[in-house]
Amino acid sequence: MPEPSGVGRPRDVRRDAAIHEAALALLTEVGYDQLSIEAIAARAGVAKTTIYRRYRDKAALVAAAVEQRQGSAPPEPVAGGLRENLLAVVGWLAREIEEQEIGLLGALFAGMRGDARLADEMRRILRRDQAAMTDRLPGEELAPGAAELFAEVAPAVIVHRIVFAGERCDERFVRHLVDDILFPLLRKGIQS
Amino acid sequence: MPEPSGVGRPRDVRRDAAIHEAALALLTEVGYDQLSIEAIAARAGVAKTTIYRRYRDKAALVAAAVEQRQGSAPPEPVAGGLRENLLAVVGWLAREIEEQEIGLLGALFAGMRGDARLADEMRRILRRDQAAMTDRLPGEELAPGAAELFAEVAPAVIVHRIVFAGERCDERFVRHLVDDILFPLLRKGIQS
DNA sequence: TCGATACGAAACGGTAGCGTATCGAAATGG
DNA sequence: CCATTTCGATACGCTACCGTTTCGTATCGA
Repeated sequence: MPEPSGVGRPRDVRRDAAIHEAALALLTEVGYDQLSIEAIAARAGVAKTTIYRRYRDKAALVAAAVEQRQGSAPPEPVAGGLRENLLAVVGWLAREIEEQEIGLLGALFAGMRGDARLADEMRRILRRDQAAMTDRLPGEELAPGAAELFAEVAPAVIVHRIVFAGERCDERFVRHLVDDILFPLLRKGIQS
Repeated sequence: MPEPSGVGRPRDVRRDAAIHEAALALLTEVGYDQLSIEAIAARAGVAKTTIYRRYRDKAALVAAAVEQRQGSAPPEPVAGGLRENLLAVVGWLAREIEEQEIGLLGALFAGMRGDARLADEMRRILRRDQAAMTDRLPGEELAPGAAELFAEVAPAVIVHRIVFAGERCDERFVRHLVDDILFPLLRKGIQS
């Protein structure tokens, strides 16, 4: 892929944005396999050549699009104890996964199977997002290793519910996840 | 669609089996989207006509194949306490998911997106398998509602690890899942 | 002004799978 | 024997998308 050399007409950054946006939108709609370069070009209002000038193939395009994208930031620590912060973070996480990432993750989940590069890229990004998340938990009331435990359990249960159970993550579920699972698990002073 | 009427040459059940087998094998190998009727026919050593006579389309075929298939049975309750039984069941579950179902689930996870019928069918089957699992836990040492909690947490964490973390479920992980998560969560006498 | 590059539009040949149709042979039950 | 159905083999037209090429225009730096 020839990088832009600086000489000649420069690339239009708005087209980069349009391509990324279209790619992510279609990715969540139809999935990775059904995703076609032609559809992305059409949705972005861009010629196919403009895409092939930037990316070698679909995997490279998707990786770049997901790379660039940023979700909303996790909530700041609130006043109150561990439970209140857990409710805030889990609520945010559930909403985040449900609204945006689930189609994305589902699509990538499938797409990863055939493309090891894409798989590694996705896992790198997921880890990055998780790291930003576990910072939001107050350390005082936490059992040792609780942050890792949270990152291991909370997304898992949320994703599992949405995908395999096919149910939504309403307020009731968030409270259930916090009160029945996370809080007793992460609270300091729990003896094995 | 036309059911065999009884008159004329009967259908060969070995071909049904061959079709199911080929479908499941290819499903785990290439995924739902990449799965093609032609490839299934080739792998099964069967003409396309033979498949289209039985199933209207890909979704119907896959649903039937997954329906028929049975994994190994969960282990019988062993002597010893809750922890030993948890180790046995979780070890079996991890192996089951890792060996067979992960490719299957991944493929279906993606395929479900486009086909609501298939999605419902899959969830029905998953629930059936989970029900057979939670029977294997001894009721005496369990907190109330622990069986549902187990079904909610254990598969979620296992799947999440395999898919999103990209790591295997070795003996060490099974112990971690039981000792650090499930056992403290399910044990009777845990006070919120 | 000029060279180089980016862009849109369109066309291209190629691949892959779809679902259907046709044909002859084989297997049933009446 | 015979109607009926299954099965393999093969061909068919169709659609979608691939990745590339061409051409005319637009937009930059020098």
